[in-house]
Amino acid sequence: MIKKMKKISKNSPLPLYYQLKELLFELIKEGRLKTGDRLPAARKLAEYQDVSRMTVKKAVDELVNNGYLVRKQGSGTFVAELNKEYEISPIASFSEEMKKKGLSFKTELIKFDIINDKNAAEKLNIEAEDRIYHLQRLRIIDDLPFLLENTYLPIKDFPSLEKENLQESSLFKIMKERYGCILSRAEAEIEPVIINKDTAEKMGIKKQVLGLYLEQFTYSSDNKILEYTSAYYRNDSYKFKLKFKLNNLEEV
Amino acid sequence: MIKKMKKISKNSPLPLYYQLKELLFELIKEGRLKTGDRLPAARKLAEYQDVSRMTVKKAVDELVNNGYLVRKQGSGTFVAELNKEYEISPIASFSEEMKKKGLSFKTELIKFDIINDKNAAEKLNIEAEDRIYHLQRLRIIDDLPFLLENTYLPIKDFPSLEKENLQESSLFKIMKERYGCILSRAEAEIEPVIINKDTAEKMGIKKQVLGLYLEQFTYSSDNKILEYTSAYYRNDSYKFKLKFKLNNLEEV
DNA sequence: TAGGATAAGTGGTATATACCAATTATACAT
DNA sequence: ATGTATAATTGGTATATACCACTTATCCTA
Repeated sequence: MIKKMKKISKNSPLPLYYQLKELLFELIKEGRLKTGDRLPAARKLAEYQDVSRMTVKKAVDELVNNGYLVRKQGSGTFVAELNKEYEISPIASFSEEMKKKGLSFKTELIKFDIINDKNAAEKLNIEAEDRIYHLQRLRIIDDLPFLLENTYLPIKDFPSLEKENLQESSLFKIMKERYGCILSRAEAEIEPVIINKDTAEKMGIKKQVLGLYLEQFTYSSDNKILEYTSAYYRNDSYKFKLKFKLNNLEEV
Repeated sequence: MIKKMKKISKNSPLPLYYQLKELLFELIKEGRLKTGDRLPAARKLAEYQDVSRMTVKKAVDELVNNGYLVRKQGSGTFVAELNKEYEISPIASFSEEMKKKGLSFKTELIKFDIINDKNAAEKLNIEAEDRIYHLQRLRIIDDLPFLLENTYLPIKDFPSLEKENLQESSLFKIMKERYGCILSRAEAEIEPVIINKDTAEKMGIKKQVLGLYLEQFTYSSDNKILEYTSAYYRNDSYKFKLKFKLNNLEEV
């Protein structure tokens, strides 16, 4: 069994399979379970945690679905490659990829304002007079900025958000942990653009360059827009990559 | 119960939950189950199909995961909106979106050659001397081409593929049904480009335009490259859209 | 020693059952 | 007619059990 593995709690309001999933995920994230490592057999893990094998299966199922684990019938369940197989969120895949290469990834908060903007309000599907947070952030890999993004959040959904919070933690993390948001899905539109001088300068680019412009909406599980982001990705030093799972039902 | 619903076969080598999933998916695809329709209750469906409720649950689970169905505890399980919530494959989302708007979607096969190309072989991760199918296809919506793509397939994996097959059915469908491929995942890189005159002309564009260039690799479940496609997307009349699910485990 | 049969271990599917949580329908009292 | 309590229905979680399919380890035989 995994050394000093925590036990899940039977008294928790959270489902057992969910607790187990989180527990295993933490072990992977913390590196106590490394790429290629074999998980304890489902039967053993079930015995150790004092739950049924089916409960273990359900926990593992979800991690397999999310690409963190790989099953091999007759052989075992193994930790998948660190660069997750199904990673679509563009920034996530950038940061993963860079971390893999041992490069540093950081975010610089350029602006944090409270605004009142008709266009942004429309995008967020709220009243024109509603106040909105406007964040401008620069994403940097190894001192080289690769995207400049403007994020808009309705104040009413995220009361008393402070600049400091954002410097300590990631926005998504704050949304989830502090405001209890359930981030469910996102939609993005991608366009080729010639990055204007002003934007380019903020990224430290001198001449006009070709780049990608991306608009993204993040939705909660009840289909409300939680966040709207538009971003300019430079293309001269980075590549925009998507990894996705093919659902065996669709045609095309 | 759904009118004249087929019964699944207990003698089939396919798992019961899998048969049921396919059956339900067919009903949705054929429109016999429409957006918003309620599925029979799991207990009823289990009784009708003579399987356990857990088996029904597993079948429905997968369709929920793929965004075709939506569950509401205490209320029922419903058919989700036609435009699937989690659709990443760019072409799939194009065609779905267009069908929704009542526009026609067709594919024109411009080239079907057998070639011997070092670059393509390298991309496909096969020997330089291996022969390769080269397909050039134009995707058209309502008589307006929106992308030109070059697809490369190793001959050894798809013996005796004919031009005629491709005109009748989609490539993915052929790969799956005729060659028994399990399409597992794909990776794509997106770049902004100025579409050259030759390419633009094939799409019926007169002047030079900004567009997107996409390279995509499709992998089988055992991680082999099944297909390599590069495509030019025009951006003057269409928008490149991605829809994806947010996995509640990741940060960013 | 090599090969093949066997056993053990792993994940995969399937069932029957039990109880919980949320929603909806019903019956009843006012 | 309205509101409220209750029952019925639906999906959610969890268990114990059984057997299958595939892989790996072991043992025995030639």
